[in-house]
Amino acid sequence: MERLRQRADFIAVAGGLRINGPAFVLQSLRREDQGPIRVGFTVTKKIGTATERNRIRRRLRELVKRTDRGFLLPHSDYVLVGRRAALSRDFAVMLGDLRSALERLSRRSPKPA
RNA sequence: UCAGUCGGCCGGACGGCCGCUCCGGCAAGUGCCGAAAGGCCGCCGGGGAGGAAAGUCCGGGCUCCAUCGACAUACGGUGCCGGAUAACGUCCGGCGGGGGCGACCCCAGGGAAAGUGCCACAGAGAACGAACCGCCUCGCCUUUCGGGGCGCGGUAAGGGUGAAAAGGUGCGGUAAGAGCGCACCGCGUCGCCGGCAACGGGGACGGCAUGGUAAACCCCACCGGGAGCAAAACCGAAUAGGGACGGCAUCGCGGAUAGUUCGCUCCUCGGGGCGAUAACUCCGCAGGGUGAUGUCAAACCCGCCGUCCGGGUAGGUUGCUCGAGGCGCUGUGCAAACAGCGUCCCAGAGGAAUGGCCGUCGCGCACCGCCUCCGCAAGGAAGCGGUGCCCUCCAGAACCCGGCUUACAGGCCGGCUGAUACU
Repeated sequence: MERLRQRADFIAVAGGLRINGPAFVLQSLRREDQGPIRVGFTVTKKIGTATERNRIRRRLRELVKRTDRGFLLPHSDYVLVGRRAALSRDFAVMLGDLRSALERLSRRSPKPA
């Protein structure tokens, strides 16, 4: 699993499917290549100060790390957009949020050809 | 002990599990991603946010802008004196003014007798020095003989207005008054003494002439070229712009040279010699362009269209952390600081690492119980134990230093001042 870094990739994923949650918004896009799963994080400036944005990004990163790789589709890009609730929401509850969001996403996404 | 003031420091600790990033070492396949540049993948060891990393307000280093110059103008900044410093609007030590019983704190602290402007309201009057009321002499009229009215003058003592009223206080003086005279204070001028200086002390003279405002214009002195690591250098896709070739167009003037081309000639067939030739080379002059502006100096640059090669964007790499560096000791200095010696290497990300989850402890707060003391009581204080909450403030390096400013739960240490108590 790799980290998403290029601006162009983020813009591409923003055009894909999206699931809203209380602590984050999950965006996803299936790429037409054989590359690895890539995950990116977005926390905009209006969310809070630099310290708060750092904490949100770290907690979101930890969520992805703790989630079973089987929930993620191969050759896909994911972007987690942080919300302010991610600062204080119970970690175990957020873990459940991410899992159910990924399940909903895999039901909605078209089956690979 | 309480109240205050100044300075310095800390701003959770330990452990478990799972990670991130950089450096060093070892290992590594001809592995994976990418067109390329380049990046990624294993194991071991080590490093990994702050007191403000913040605001981006000053000062530098560094980089580029034309080699960054000179003079002037404009603009901006600074503004008591001396010192520290790479530099500063910073710091230290003084001076002056103001506040506080005091320790101590505060000050945008040059020039208002160069000029211009402004000074609302109130008030007679707010500046080429002012008579509203009042006070006083004199003249005239009047009188109930106390005085009253009118007029020419004198007057800044009193009233009133104001933030501010033309030096202040006192005595003398006078018709009433007045620096009119005198004393003290203030102000000004000129010597003297102390101090590097800001300034302080004291003397003589002047008889008051100079209202305030320069965070109003302005004057004076000093300082400042601009942009910034998204600087900049290197490597490099796609699409628009430069060199070679071909064509078209134009010759600013003068000069030099001959790689090129042409002619003649020699020859060992590689080439050589002589002459000519510049719309392509070089130089000078002229023109135009290139800093905020002007002048000067110096430098650089100078048509259009088709085919082959070099620069720039996306991207990548470097810049990127050893530095006006930290700590300790010694010396100099009142101090800021400087010097010498020793010692240490201490974050380097780039959609942005330095963390996530949990436990124990600690701190703080609340409640309950026990016990001691004070109190008639309600209750209060200290200690011990338990439970719960909060499990920590402001805040996240973005090229690097020196400052300033602003934000900050809680806590520790030291100096000094005042009050109270005790010895």
